[in-house]
Amino acid sequence: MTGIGDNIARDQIRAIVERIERLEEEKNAIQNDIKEVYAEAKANGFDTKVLRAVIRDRDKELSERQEFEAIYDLYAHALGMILDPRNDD
Amino acid sequence: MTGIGDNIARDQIRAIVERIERLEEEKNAIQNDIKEVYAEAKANGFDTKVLRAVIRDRDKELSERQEFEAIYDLYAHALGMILDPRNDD
Amino acid sequence: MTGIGDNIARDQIRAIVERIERLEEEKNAIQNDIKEVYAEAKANGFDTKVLRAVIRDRDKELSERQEFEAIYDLYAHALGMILDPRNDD
Amino acid sequence: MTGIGDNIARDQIRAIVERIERLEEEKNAIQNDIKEVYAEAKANGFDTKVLRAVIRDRDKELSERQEFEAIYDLYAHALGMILDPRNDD
DNA sequence: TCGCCTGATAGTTGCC
DNA sequence: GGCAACTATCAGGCGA
Repeated sequence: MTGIGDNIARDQIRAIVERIERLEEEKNAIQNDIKEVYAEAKANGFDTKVLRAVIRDRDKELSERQEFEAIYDLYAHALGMILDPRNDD
Repeated sequence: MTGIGDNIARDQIRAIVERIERLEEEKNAIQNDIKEVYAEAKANGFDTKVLRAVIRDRDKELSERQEFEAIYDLYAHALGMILDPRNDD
Repeated sequence: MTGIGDNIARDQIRAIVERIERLEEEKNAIQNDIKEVYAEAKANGFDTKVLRAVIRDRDKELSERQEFEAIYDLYAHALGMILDPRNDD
Repeated sequence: MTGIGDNIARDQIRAIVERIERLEEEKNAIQNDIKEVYAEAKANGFDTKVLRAVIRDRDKELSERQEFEAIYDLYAHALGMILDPRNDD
């Protein structure tokens, strides 16, 4: 009952799992780096709680600005405005 | 009365924040890659929920084993103390 | 132009907040009791770290079993699909 | 080698573990009640995120006010101030 | 696509 | 005072 197709599926699964595990490993390494930066900052007398808040806010600002611009572009297009001469799609 | 020391602190803060933001950017990129792998797997007919469970289990095995050994040592030590002949009052 | 509806909403909010605050108060009291039991145990010479480990293990058994069954069902279903004769390409 | 003392210790451990497990059970029940209140609020159209923020702030206010008063009393005592005529300790 | 719900992450507290 | 466990919050994925 277990045919060749199963092997193919098995190999595919294996490939997928390994790719993800590799990526998660990288992610964990970076996460670890971040922790180290905070630890170093703390060792230098900085308040990590405040640092986190600052970074969170900056990140929020960025996404909010991006969102604003996305909507702005949407409206501008809808109104037939040309945003930029070179961007005449 | 903002002295040179303030500039140093400011530069340090700036450096810390930029390092972390850079790392978070990398992290997000990887997170995005992971999402893409799952999306691709799904497109090939795999059940992503099961895939996630498999990966979680494999990851868990390691930490479970590590935890088991830690607890084992803990209990062994505690029992060694309890079973100590001098403690047989 | 604050109408009657506002009062209703306000009363509802007040009721919700008070119910939660009351419950959190109870929760904190219990949490405090737990701390006291551990403190008392420690005073009687018990290793609270080991006690915590024991309790965690006992608690874990249940959730582990529940999780196991959930994963088991998940896998069984997924395998049923893979081993389906029509899928034996 | 296992003497009467072991039985005593065993009984004590058992008692401690059971007391804690009982308390944790109660705590979980309350935690569950809290979840239900939030769920009910959500079902009635309230934004639970905001509700949580409100409750958090109220709780914070209380502890901050208590902290203020504690420090105030401390200073007042240090300065030989009489806080309240009836409180002439 | 939206709402729910689980899993990931950040923050807090207690221990060493 | 640093570190680790635990809790609460948040975000992403799943199902309707």
